[in-house]
Amino acid sequence: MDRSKKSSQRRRANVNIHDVARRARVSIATVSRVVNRIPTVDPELAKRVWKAVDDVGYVPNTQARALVSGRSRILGLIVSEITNPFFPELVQEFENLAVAQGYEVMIGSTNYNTERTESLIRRMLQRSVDGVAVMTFGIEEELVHTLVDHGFPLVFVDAGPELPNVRVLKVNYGDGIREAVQHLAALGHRQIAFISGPLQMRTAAIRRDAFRNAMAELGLTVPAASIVEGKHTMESGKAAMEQLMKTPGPPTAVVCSNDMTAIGVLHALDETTHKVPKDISVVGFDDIHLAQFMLPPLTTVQMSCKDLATAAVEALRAGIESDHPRFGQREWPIQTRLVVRRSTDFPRGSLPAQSKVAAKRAARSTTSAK
Amino acid sequence: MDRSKKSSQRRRANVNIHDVARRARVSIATVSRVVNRIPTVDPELAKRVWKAVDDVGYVPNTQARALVSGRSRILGLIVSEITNPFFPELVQEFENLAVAQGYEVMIGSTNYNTERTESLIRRMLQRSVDGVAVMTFGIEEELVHTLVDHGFPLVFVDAGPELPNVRVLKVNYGDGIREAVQHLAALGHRQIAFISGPLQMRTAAIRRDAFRNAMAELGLTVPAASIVEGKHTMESGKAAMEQLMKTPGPPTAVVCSNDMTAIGVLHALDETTHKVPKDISVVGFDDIHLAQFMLPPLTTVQMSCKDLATAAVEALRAGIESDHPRFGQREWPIQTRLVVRRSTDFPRGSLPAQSKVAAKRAARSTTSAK
DNA sequence: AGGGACCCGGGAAACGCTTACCAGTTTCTG
DNA sequence: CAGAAACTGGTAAGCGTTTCCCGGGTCCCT
Repeated sequence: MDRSKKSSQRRRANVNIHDVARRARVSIATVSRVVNRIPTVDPELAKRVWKAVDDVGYVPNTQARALVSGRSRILGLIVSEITNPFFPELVQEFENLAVAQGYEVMIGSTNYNTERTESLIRRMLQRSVDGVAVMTFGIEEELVHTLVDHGFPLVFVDAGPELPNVRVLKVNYGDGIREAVQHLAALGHRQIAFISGPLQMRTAAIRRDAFRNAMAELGLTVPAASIVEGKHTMESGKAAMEQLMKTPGPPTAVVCSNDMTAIGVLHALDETTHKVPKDISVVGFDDIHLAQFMLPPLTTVQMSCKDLATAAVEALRAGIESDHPRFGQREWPIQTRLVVRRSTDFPRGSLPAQSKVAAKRAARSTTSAK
Repeated sequence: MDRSKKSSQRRRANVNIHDVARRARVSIATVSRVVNRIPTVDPELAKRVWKAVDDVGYVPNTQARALVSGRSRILGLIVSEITNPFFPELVQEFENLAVAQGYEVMIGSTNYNTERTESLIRRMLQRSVDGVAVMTFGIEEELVHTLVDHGFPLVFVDAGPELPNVRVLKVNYGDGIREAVQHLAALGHRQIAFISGPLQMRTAAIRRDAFRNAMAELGLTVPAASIVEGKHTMESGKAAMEQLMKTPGPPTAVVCSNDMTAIGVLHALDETTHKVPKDISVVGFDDIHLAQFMLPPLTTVQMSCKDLATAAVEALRAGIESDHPRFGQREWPIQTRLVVRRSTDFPRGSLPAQSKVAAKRAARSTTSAK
């Protein structure tokens, strides 16, 4: 009956709440209260308990905790593909924040595969995550439904179903893209093309529209041939650029819907005599790590992973912890901004030499280089 | 007392083992046995239970399972930094394999930060992972000790302490690097330099030695000035290359200890009049994703993430499941091989034109392009 | 001084599962 | 044909927490 003498079978838990209770001469209920910082405990007593905790080296058993409380303190994070350079940065930030708040994170990538996604959701359900952030930027209708049905807190990017437990990160694509277009215009570009992502992807359509609007604001026209649909991959970016070069009156600058596309453009141009940025300026979107390693380093619109992660974790917490200050908030705004590097410059022969410095200063003034 | 009528308070578990037991008209013990595939159950009965499981949509509660069995079915995976392009690929493979074997994976990055690493280990302990793979390629002595002390199965890369629960993935750097050197030699290079990683990092020293050996095998000399120590970063690669270009009788080819270093070399060369591969050939190591996106795409020694992940998961399983076929195996071999892309070519003016095709064929025959 | 409101801390009941142990039924074995 | 061995499947004892409920003590108000 003496439970203290049973620690030999199996590699069982070291010390448990009973050991602490015995040492501090209180009940296990009190220990639990102290450890969970429930304020109804006398401070002196609490101190005694904390000492006992320290003395015996007590670490609460997460499994038991989760079993009884129904909360696992695990946050699910679903991304498209972890090998896409954009996501590890997001994952990193998300994890840092979650951990700082006492959560663990369970990561999974869909790889654009329905079956895989379903299994992923099943796994998250099984581990009873407290909430899930779906940061795929994609359209995964069936995924949404499975998750929504289970009723736990959810966070989407750009758009999500109108449900009480669903929060949405609203990325303001307009600002960053407007900055990019203004930057190019200030440098003297007039023929600016756009390579979009796959248009059935909501995000891709939104980015393209933001480009159209920014151009319209400056009174620049966008011929239909200047907008090409890509697939957000390097290969598709390359193909799209090759197509653009065949159009009559080819563009002097290209804005891309993401950085991988821009990298594809760089590759396409590398196979011709055109030089970046002397002959053609290129702007990406996302500001993935890789962007600064390209030759030349890529000017790109930054969508801060940190902001995205911060908002995601906060929104999730707001959905989980009913006493969270922003409990009812449904939309969470995210900013974007231009980062000027070396893939943009004046269009060849556009300006008399002496005004270049001034123009460049104007072009840069919209933002600061990283 | 009727436990079936208590499902309203809190968002509690949907269906539990009792529901299944009632439906199949057996005891919960039998359900548990069936679900865990314990073979002492009559097949007919088992079928009935499975049907009941299906009917009521039963999903075992992982927390409860872990609590009682002491096994969480979670594998820890520690990497240096998730944002380093090498690791996401590893993580992906690792996860796929772990999941296929019924494990979940808990990822963490050290970011070369001791404090962070300690907290990471504490978290893993708290979630009581069943084993940990430490894939940092680094030297984290104190980390090793903390983990080892806790006695659970461990996997290291290259080297680890001599303990019963520790397994080591032995990467055969020699083969890949020898292929690289032979490839360059076949193209006609004689002055081949090497940029190593930080030499206190065991892996870095091993790679450098592999290079020395390969050169010696071909009877090529390696002057001391031809081996420069870098830090496995782009910046350090750039600096190292700048240093190499100042040496008398500069190299016509450079082998790097990792791909980021090679990318730095490319950047350094981009700021000069030297062209890659026409003037200088560059070889990387790791074959990160990014390597193929460079301009020009990087010839590199591939260390297959898939192999690494496979071995890690298997070794871990061998340490956890005492009936695993390779239970006692301590060392797990990993191969490396050259992937020829476009950053290597003949040294300028080395050969009469007509023999180039033959030489190229010879150079490529050591391996196949990706 | 009596009594209600309040504060603290303890006992004990879950949480959902695995598994040791045991009892009942068959099937061997001598 | 009796008794042992082999199977099956049920009962119940935990695993380590959280939390409901309650009792005893304090305090303040009438």
